[in-house]
Amino acid sequence: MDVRTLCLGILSLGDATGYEIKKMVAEGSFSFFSEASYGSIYPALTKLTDEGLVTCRALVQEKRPDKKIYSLTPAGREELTQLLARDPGPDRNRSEFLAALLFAEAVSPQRVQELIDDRIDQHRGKIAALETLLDEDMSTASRFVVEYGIAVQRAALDYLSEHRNAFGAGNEPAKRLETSRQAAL
Amino acid sequence: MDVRTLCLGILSLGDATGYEIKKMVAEGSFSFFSEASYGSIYPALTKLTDEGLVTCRALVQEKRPDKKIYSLTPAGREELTQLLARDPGPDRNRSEFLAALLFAEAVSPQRVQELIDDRIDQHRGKIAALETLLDEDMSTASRFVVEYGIAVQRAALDYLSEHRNAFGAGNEPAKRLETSRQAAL
DNA sequence: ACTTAATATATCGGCCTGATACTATTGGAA
DNA sequence: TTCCAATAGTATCAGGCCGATATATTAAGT
Repeated sequence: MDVRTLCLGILSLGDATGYEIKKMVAEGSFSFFSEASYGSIYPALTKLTDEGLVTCRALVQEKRPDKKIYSLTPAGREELTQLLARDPGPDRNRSEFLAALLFAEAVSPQRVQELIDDRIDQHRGKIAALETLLDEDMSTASRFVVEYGIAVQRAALDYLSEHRNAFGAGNEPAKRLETSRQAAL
Repeated sequence: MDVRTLCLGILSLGDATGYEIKKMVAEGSFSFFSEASYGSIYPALTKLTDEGLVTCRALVQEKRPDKKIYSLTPAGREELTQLLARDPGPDRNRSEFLAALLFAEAVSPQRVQELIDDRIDQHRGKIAALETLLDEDMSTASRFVVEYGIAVQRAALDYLSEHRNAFGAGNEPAKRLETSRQAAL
């Protein structure tokens, strides 16, 4: 999902500033499945305004920098509906951690163990954060998404906990892989 | 993980062509946690060759386009070790599906139901594909990663199966969200 | 006969990340 | 009390990467 659509979607839930949108994708329930940087959010908001899909009203603040509060227009809501009518693309998971394990033939078992234990802690932290979100009163959809996130994080945590000793023995090197074998890697 | 490091890592497991690397990230056990397009793989391989981290030998084929088989050099292996010594960044999950659910206030419950059921089928397919990989003889690390992937996919599948009726009733709209409430979304 | 899939390399527009810049306030540690 | 880190805000830019596209041949399915 591109940032343009993401902004449209977030604004469909209520008015917000660029800064608030960034916070929501970084810490809110969006954080589990989405990301966006200022470098994409601000230009997207500007473009959306030019297209008439959102409106912007400036709010002058005395003790803080001025805010630009964006609101979805009817045309914007219509555009979002069109966008959401398409089938969503597949989920994408990226993990430097798993990659490091796969390429870790040269890495010591101690280091691998350490990596896994760190990751276990991170999953515990992430689950705790998601459960905190759950305490608050939220919509059906938000609850669904956060619980989904918790379920997935917990599965990863459990797998890691149960297999943290899997890298005890030595690993096998390889020289030139057969193509038929490569698919299995 | 950038494509440069990914190529270095894959080549550490055995020689390969750009086309084979693409297949591995698209269909192999890499597919669960990584992606890369030709538009990044080929330039990365060229740059890596210029840097002396990989070597390239051309293989003339009669019935097929010529292959360029890349091999890791000792310098490349050293570089990979350096790269892998850093702490891996956090996992990143992106899901247009979950985003669509969150923004789905305007979408009919029937459509939501359909979306969830489609997703359930996709997870079943993905799990089946990963289990097929598991049949083959593979390294400790590969097995670990694929089993990890299966565990996570299964958790998502189970959650979806158990909550596919969660979107029965109506959803609540919102107009202007308090900042304190936005974090909960 | 025709079309789709597979084998193989390569480029390019445009989107996106991560870093950086700028300014001002609040809260906690030293 | 003084100073630093975090918070609140908007904004730009280099460079990385995706998705589409081009090119060319062969195998297999309809």
